[in-house]
Parts: sequence; structure tokens; C-alpha cells
Amino acid sequence: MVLSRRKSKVPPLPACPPQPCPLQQCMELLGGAWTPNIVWNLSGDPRRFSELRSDIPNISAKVLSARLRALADKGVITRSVIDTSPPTVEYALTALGRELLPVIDAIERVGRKLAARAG
Amino acid sequence: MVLSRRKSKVPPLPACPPQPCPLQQCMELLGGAWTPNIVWNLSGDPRRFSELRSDIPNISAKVLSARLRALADKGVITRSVIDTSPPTVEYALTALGRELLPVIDAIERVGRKLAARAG
DNA sequence: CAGCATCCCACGGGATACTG
DNA sequence: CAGTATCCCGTGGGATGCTG
Repeated sequence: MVLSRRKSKVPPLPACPPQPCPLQQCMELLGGAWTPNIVWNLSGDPRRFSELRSDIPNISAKVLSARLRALADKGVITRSVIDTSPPTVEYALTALGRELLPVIDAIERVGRKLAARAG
Repeated sequence: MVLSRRKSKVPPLPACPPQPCPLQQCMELLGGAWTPNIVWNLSGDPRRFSELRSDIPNISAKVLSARLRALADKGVITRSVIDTSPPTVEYALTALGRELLPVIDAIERVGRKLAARAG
């Protein structure tokens, strides 16, 4: 079913571009296939590397490591080394990271609907 | 998204944690740096190729074309050829595509905050 | 435990040029 | 107008193996 001809020209939403579109701003932080999942798994208590590895089945150490590092660099998460033996490292969301939770939540909510729909 | 290599990982829908990993479900549709932007620009009236090109500064024809095709394949948007002269093509969100809007909205809202914060 | 190192590939995406 | 066609490169990501 197709829509009517070229009709109104009313901009649906304030046409994207204030220079760097806010979408890109945010997607820069959430880029990568695994990133939302990682952030999501940090939404509660801080978690350690190996916990995340098992929280997110099939993620490789390399990728997890790379994403965590990138997220830390961008200020989305903190990385706290705790000097025990063997040493443990805890990751947690920063305030900035917590800002992303609504997005993750929306993604998760929609994903659930899609899953339900597709079986 | 890039989910395939020799053995194709990031399973179609792995048993993430006990409950949900609908994140991948949704990210499959929103993957790619430009995709959210495209969907966002289709949130109102249907738009044509060249409109999208100017709506989204700096996107190349190739990428726009590729994303539109992928989105159409996934059932997120429709592609309607209108036999005028010169021919016009209109893209619009499907019901499925509209499901994604809350996500886009959240992304945009957060992106705006980030932009304000970072300058 | 929490990771780098290494190798290697596919895909996303920029640039440029061309077509129905 | 609405795309294709190439070329080419960077990086995300998988597999495997090794280390402090």
C-alpha cells in the first residue's frame, strides 16, 4: 500500500541538522554490535570482566576488551582495578553512561516486541 | 553488524541471559552508522531519495542506497516507485519501522543532552 | 582472573564516475 | 531524478594462543 502523492511539505521533525546531528553524537557511544549489550549488563551492579563474558555469551575476550576500553575512553564506564589476588577489575557506568540507559531500554523493549512478533 | 565469518557467530537469537537478549534483534535493524538517521528522517511524511540525501548531509549516494535497500529487505521501510517523469521513488516506514521510533527518539534525546554537555 | 597478541576476513563507508 | 559501478581502505569482529 502506497501513500498519497507528494503532499504536504511539513517537516516531520525539525529537520535533522544542527551541525553534528544528535543521533551521531549518541551513536558514537553506542556503536558496535555488542556495545548496547555491554552497557545493558552494567545497568545494575558493577561487573567484572569474566562476569560480563558469561553474561554475554559468544562475545570474545578481544571484543569485550576492546569495547570496554573504548567505553572507558569515552567516559561511559569506569574501570576500577581492585588489588586482590588474583586481581579483579570492576566496570560500572558513569553518570554519562547512565544517560544511555533510556536508549538501551527502548532498544530492549522494541527488541522484545520484535522477538514476540517474529517468534 | 557483520555477524558472519567461518562459523557465523552472534547467534540469531542466543539464549543471552536467562531472559532477554532482544537487544540484538533490534540492533540488527538499526545497525550501521547512518541507519538511525535515515529512519528518523522517515518518521514523518514519506521522502524521496534526493530529499534524504539533503536531509542527511554528507551521506553518499552509495551508502544511502545500500541502507535503504537493506531496510526495505528487512521490512522496515517501503519503496514505492511512482511512474512520473522523471520517475520518483518514495520511501516510508512500515508498521515495523514505526516500532523503532521510540528508540530513535531516545537516541536523539540523549544525543541532544550529550551535545549540550560536550559543546 | 583479566587481559593482550596475532592473523585474517567481511562489511561499512568515502570518493569518483557513469546510466536509464 | 534515482540510482549502479568500481576502487579502496579502515575497522569491527571471529579464532586461537599466550601472559602478568
